[in-house]
Amino acid sequence: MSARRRPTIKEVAAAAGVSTQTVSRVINNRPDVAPETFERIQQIISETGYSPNMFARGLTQGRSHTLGVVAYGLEYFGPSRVLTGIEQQAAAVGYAISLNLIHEPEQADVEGLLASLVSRQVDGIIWAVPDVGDNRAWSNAAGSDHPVPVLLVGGMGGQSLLGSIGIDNRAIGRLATEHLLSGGARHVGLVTGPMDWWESRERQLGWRESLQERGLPASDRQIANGDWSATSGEAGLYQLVEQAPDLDAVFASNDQMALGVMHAAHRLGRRIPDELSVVGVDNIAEASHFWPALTTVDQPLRDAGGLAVRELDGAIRRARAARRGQDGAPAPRTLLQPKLVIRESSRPTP
Amino acid sequence: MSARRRPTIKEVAAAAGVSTQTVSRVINNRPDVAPETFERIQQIISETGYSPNMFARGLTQGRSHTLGVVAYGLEYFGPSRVLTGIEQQAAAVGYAISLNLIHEPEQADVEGLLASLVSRQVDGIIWAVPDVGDNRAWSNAAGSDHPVPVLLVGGMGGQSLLGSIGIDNRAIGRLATEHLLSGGARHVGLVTGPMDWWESRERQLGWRESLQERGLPASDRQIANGDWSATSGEAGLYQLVEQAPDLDAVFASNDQMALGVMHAAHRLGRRIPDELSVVGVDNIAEASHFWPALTTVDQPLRDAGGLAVRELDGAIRRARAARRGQDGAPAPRTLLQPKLVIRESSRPTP
DNA sequence: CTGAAAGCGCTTACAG
DNA sequence: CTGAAAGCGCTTACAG
Repeated sequence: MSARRRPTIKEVAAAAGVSTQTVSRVINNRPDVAPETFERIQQIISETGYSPNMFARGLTQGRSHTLGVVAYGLEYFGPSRVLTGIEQQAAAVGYAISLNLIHEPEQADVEGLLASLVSRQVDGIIWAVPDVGDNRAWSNAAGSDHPVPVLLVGGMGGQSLLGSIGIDNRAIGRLATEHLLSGGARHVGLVTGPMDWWESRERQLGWRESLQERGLPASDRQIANGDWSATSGEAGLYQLVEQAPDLDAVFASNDQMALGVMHAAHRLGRRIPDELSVVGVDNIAEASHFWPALTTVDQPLRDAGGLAVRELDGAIRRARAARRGQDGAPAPRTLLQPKLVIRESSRPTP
Repeated sequence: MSARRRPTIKEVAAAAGVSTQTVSRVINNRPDVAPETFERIQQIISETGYSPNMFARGLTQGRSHTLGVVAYGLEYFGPSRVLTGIEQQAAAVGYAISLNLIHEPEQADVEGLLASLVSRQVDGIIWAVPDVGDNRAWSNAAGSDHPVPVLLVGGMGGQSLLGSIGIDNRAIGRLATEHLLSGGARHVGLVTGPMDWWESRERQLGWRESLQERGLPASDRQIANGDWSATSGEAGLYQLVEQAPDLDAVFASNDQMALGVMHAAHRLGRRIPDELSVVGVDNIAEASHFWPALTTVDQPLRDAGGLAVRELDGAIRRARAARRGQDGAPAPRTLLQPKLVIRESSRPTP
């Protein structure tokens, strides 16, 4: 583990007895090189282990083939899936990734982060930090004058001019709630995520809409606020059975909280799903092995990440085109649809 | 989301009526600038939103202040924790991260990956891909002549000359097994991870050593091979009760498989922990809410990631020093210690 | 305390 | 099909 000087294009050119220009043509796979020259240079390149210095290349070309990705909470299910999708698609399309993690979604130094990404010459930025509180206020101000294209992922609360990719979280709430109702439930409780999260509010809205459309109550007594953790889900059920004695079903805003709810139900001696149906969100790997196996709503998170890269790639190309006089298209806002996964924690539709 | 040309050092210099050299001094915080000149330039920098082009800077300085990180399986617990640790420490020490994910640990294009990282001028590389099969064969050959320092994380199977940071996986097996024995177990089964993983083999070794030291049997009948998934854990227990009727405890090589084991135990009507004690590995967030709450072994994964960055930073500094005639120290191999977390799935020590 | 010159390793027009 | 020249945006000695 030490350092050895790497060969430069000049040395390769000298060894081949050609100009650096010709070597440049070879490493960029340009057609206009004599086959034998090409061959000879290729030979020397692999002998010397030469690979072009991306700094020099980036300096002349004005681009890095790198995407800046700002994310939060890799240790959580959603963010890690989104990032996987981003990385995979980026590799496929030919971008490297510069990763920046945020540890407090509400108080990140957004300006500084974006500036450092820009100075690192990224071609575009994916902002995959949850929409919490007003941590996206900056994006409303950020307009089309930003030095590089920016795309938001997950959370569509703001009025930003930037493009965004998200998952229809209201549909998540509706899917879960309607499934519970179709299984015969009449008193559907809700354990929310933190209410400063866009996702939590949307899921709650979906829950409320579904109940109201059937003329069923959706009062605050049916709601317990959680924080995404299993512990908060457990506390949530204790609170709900106090507030709403008729409770016969619970929609937990993620699988961890659903696990906590089931844990509490066991302790309370309420049989699942006969006495209490439970639905979660995320479809984490363990969900099918919970006791009982958890009915949940699956989100296309990897797809969202992949789509983000494709959209951003498009925006980057458009921006480069616009520089030559053409105009960029308006920023797209895309909402992906979730999917219900029925298992044993909810009563089946009769 | 569009493109606007960014100001250069030249423009800032012109606006300030100084040479680019002086501006350079200011952005690098060098002391030898007249206070008023400094102030004036600073002023113009913030007005114009100037930030230095890292490509140009990297080209002259020969370093990028970026770490190349190669990882696998972000959607799994271990890798995501390690990466979090890496990112956090890197940010603290002042490195950016270039992330590359591998999707098949056994058949990655290692050469290509390392070359692309090197050509992107990373200052060092952290290889955080699990030690599976012979996917680290390259690292045995890789010597001190590598263009940049490389550090391996997690899995210490090879005889590599490269530095490495890992967790003592044999200790994990011993910790779990000895805890089960101290609770009165005499027939401790094992559900392994995939046997081509170094971690799996080491955990099995720890299990075997602990049993043998007490003169207890550790036969193949007590072993079921899993693949880290809860499903394989469930299948594992069914297999074990067939092969070893006296079974009174199971060490599952991760928490997901432990969950599967408990799931199967419920179906078989075996009470946990009275009739069957279960211990997992990882201490995932859900573990304390499994039914019953899971006893498990906690690994200092984030610490491993953070330590990796510090070690690599040291190696980078040493390499730069060596270039000026000094020598690099030998590559360190560090093993971090795991910790038992006792909950309700195992019988307590009397 | 400040600047003129050279150079980092490439690519981009422009010639031929 | 190939090369000489200029330049990308910085920093590094070297002067003064």
